[in-house]
Amino acid sequence: MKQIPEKAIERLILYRRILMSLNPSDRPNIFSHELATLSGFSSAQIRRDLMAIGYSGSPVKGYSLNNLVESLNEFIDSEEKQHVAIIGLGQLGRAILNYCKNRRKKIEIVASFDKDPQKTDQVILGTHCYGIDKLEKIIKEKNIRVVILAIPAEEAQEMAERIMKAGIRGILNYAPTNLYLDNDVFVENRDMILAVEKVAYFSRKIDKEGFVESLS
Amino acid sequence: MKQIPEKAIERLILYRRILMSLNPSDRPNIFSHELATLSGFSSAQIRRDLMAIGYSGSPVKGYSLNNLVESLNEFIDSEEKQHVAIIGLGQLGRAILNYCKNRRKKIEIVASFDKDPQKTDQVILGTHCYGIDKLEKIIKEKNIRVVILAIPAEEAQEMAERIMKAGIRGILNYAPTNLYLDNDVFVENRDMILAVEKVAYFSRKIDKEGFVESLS
DNA sequence: TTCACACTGTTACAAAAATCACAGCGAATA
DNA sequence: TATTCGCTGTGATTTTTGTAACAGTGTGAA
Ligand SMILES: NC(=O)c1ccc[n+]([C@@H]2O[C@H](COP(=O)([O-])OP(=O)(O)OC[C@H]3O[C@@H](n4cnc5c(N)ncnc54)[C@H](O)[C@@H]3O)[C@@H](O)[C@H]2O)c1
Ligand SMILES: NC(=O)c1ccc[n+]([C@@H]2O[C@H](COP(=O)([O-])OP(=O)(O)OC[C@H]3O[C@@H](n4cnc5c(N)ncnc54)[C@H](O)[C@@H]3O)[C@@H](O)[C@H]2O)c1
Repeated sequence: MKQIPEKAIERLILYRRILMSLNPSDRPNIFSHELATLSGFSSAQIRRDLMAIGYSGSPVKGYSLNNLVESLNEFIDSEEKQHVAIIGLGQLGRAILNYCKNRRKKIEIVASFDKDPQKTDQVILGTHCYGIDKLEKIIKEKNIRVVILAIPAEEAQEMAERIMKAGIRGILNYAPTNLYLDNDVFVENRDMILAVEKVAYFSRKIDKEGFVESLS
Repeated sequence: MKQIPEKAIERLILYRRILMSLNPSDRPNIFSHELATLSGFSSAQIRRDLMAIGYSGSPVKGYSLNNLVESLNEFIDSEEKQHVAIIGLGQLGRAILNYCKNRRKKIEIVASFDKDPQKTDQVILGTHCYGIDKLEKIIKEKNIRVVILAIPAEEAQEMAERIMKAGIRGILNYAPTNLYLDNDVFVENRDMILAVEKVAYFSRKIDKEGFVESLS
């Protein structure tokens, strides 16, 4: 199978979220143009994305909702549950933990870490918070490969190197700094202030020009 | 000037963040390949992006740090401060507010809104929190064009339509739902669980294949 | 003064991504 | 049974995005 581009993966994940929010008993099938309206992408784009994962619909009925979600699950998810940890249970870390827990069948937040002794060695928001000294031990024990980083920027690089050595393969980084790592770790940066700046930029553009072509 | 693609805007904003974190007295100039290392993009990409905004460096010294940041400011920022509001001062909203306030000269969070009377009519984290009934009034009074949405998904669409009518031109949406609006509003969606799924997917890929080509 | 050097700016090229457009299909209709 | 219809799947095409390559440039060494 040909390499599926990163952007297409993002779209597929979005399609799934949209489809899961629909009720299959109301609406057993969906056409590409309907999903297009719901997602903001073109129907051709959607057909092609689904082609990429080898899913086929019926030219008459469209796509079976249950069926398509199942195919997306198969493509996006791992067989086994994937174990995730959050490092840094500050304001942001707690918000993320609270939001993400139990939201997906195949993703489970199995541990959190903090360096503040007031927070460690107790269950916070349903997840045990460990001291940072137990990091390597717990990562190994609980078979964690993905980390959500929500610690201050100054600490992020050091921590990233440390968890990389401990076997982490994916980092969702909320600290406002780039991480410099070997390329056998996938890093996704989510700096909120950059997002605000981007929105501010394009909102101004709209104000001046009166419209925008692309919706993300 | 030719249309600069959305991705290029994101890169330019990132360049600025990186450059601002450097000390111009240590290092008055920077070469494209150095910024490449710091940002993870190629040096050719960087030269081209800077060309797009009409910035020129010296073939001998490279780019003057101060100068380049100034040019980026001019390109990215508006002349006037842009006024931003946060709607929904829950866990996430407070974290965002706390993080974003006073971080950029040209972006100011001038109001927050919540429907919970316990939170309204007081200053929270340095910003006045208004009741949701004052929304239109305050948006107009304070000349707000950009909103950060951090309310539950079920309420997001209705609220989005309401603020659109009130004159908002850009929405940074943290609710896990798509917003359906006229295309004279720029919407940037930031669903964290989708981000986790993406990282989980690529981390698995790395585990299987041993490396990754693209760093975001 | 000449030359080598290491960079930039820019054009030419390549790759990737999105869109178009249409053949093919099964159901519904008559 | 024949015909129409609106959809999917997919090759062809266009558009967008990124990369490579190199001429041009100021500096400092000789
Ligand atoms: N608050 C936001 O909305 C927001 C948004 C984007 C990015 N960020 C970034 O996310 C990070 C956290 O933000 P926050 O608002 O939660 O801050 P916070 O100060 O509330 O929380 C930081 C937490 O990390 C812990 N910590 C610090 N260093 C650590 C280390 N080395 N190992 C383990 N734990 C450590 C602290 O004990 C604290 O609990 C910061 O980098 C911030 O800039 C925050
Ligand atoms: N917590 C997270 O990390 C996280 C991450 C991603 C997305 N989200 C989403 O962001 C939103 C907020 O998350 P949270 O954890 O802060 O939830 P929360 O319940 O702590 O906060 C929600 C806040 O919004 C207010 N609110 C609700 N409806 C409103 C309305 N119509 N107008 C004004 N205010 C209203 C509530 O009073 C509350 O203060 C939710 O949609 C959540 O799914 C949260």
